[in-house]
Amino acid sequence: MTEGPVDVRADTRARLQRAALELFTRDGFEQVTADDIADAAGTSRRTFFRCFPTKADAVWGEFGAHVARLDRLLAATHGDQPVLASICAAYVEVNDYAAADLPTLRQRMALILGEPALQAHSQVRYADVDRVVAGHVARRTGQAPGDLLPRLVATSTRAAATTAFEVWLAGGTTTLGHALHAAFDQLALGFPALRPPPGS
Amino acid sequence: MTEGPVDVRADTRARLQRAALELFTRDGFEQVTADDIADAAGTSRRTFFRCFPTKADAVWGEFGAHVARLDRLLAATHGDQPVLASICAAYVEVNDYAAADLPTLRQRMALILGEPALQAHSQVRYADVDRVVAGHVARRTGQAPGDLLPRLVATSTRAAATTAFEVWLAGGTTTLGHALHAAFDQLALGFPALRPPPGS
DNA sequence: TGCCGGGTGGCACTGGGTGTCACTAACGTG
DNA sequence: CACGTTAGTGACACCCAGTGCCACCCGGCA
Repeated sequence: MTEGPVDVRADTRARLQRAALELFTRDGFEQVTADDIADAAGTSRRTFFRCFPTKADAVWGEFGAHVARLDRLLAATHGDQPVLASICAAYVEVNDYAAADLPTLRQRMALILGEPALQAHSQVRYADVDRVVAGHVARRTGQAPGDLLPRLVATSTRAAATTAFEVWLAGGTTTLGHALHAAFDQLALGFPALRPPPGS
Repeated sequence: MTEGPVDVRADTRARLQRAALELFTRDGFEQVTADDIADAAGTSRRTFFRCFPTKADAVWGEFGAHVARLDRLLAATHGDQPVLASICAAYVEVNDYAAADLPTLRQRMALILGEPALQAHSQVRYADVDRVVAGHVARRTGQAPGDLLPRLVATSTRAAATTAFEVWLAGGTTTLGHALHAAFDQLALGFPALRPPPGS
């Protein structure tokens, strides 16, 4: 059903995704209609909405699989490591793309972080990530996933990750992994770079 | 223009806002159409969209004024206070509502944090907050607003604030101010509650 | 009286998203 | 070979958010 020698559905889905990424980057998210994407992919508007529940979802690739992988990585974490270190390592590993995939990733993230409509939509997708991370923290600390600490760790580590993505995207000088580690270090140490503020 | 003895515009705006909050809470955000709100407020759909650029914006009250106030509070901050403490104090003061306004605030925040569509929209409004906070951190540390640290502090403090709101909303046992302080303390100290994880 | 100008309502239009139906190609099974 | 079955698709109609446009009404003002 999901696999097979020639999965027609997966093929049109991939074509639509490529066309969407291309057109969004070229003309901007709002300027491109679902009809435009369907035409560019050689199919119909109706099929587009059968492959992606939303115009915005065409940008997100296999994000659900990434979240599932993050979940598995966190579950396999050794308990002798600090919680934040485990989360950081899992984030880094999930975002360890092959060099050949980096251009597509840049394109994707530039859209997600740059286009207001996609920025808004991202909140919904990130909520899944937060649930996974909060669950892990809850397991490790014996608290409920709805308590302050698990929630807070989940949202602020995700904040660190997206900030690292922004810096990586804008600067271009650093590796994504480096940016992630830098952000997580600040977070884990309570922002040491903020400590010596005015004192002479 | 914005004020006067009888500002007709402001009155219909207030009526629309009340009607929207009421209907959204009762029937859910997606189920209520702009026509429903306009009818309930005794005006027309067209007028609704002249008062609020988006259906979602009817929930946000005078959010722009709050952001401006946050900006002023941060600008008036004394330099002898740690940066995070200044931000926490400013957040607490901006969210120091009169007891009479708390029910409306609960209603508003329950919608914003609960309805997926409003959750998504919130990202756009919060971006203004982040800009303000990042600017403050940049000023205090001498970095550029686009650098890692100012961005990271802005997004993670906002994460702390929204998490505090969630806990306040769900639990109902604590004050909003208490929840904010608890979240900021965790953040400022690098999550001390996470430190002694499995040891011993 | 006539000339404004702001707030309004009606109307038509674009575009995202959904439900429904008919068509087609692949795949058995008799 | 004829047969139902099923998945993928395209076409059409529909709802609703949001926008541009225009006509209207009403309070001021010369």
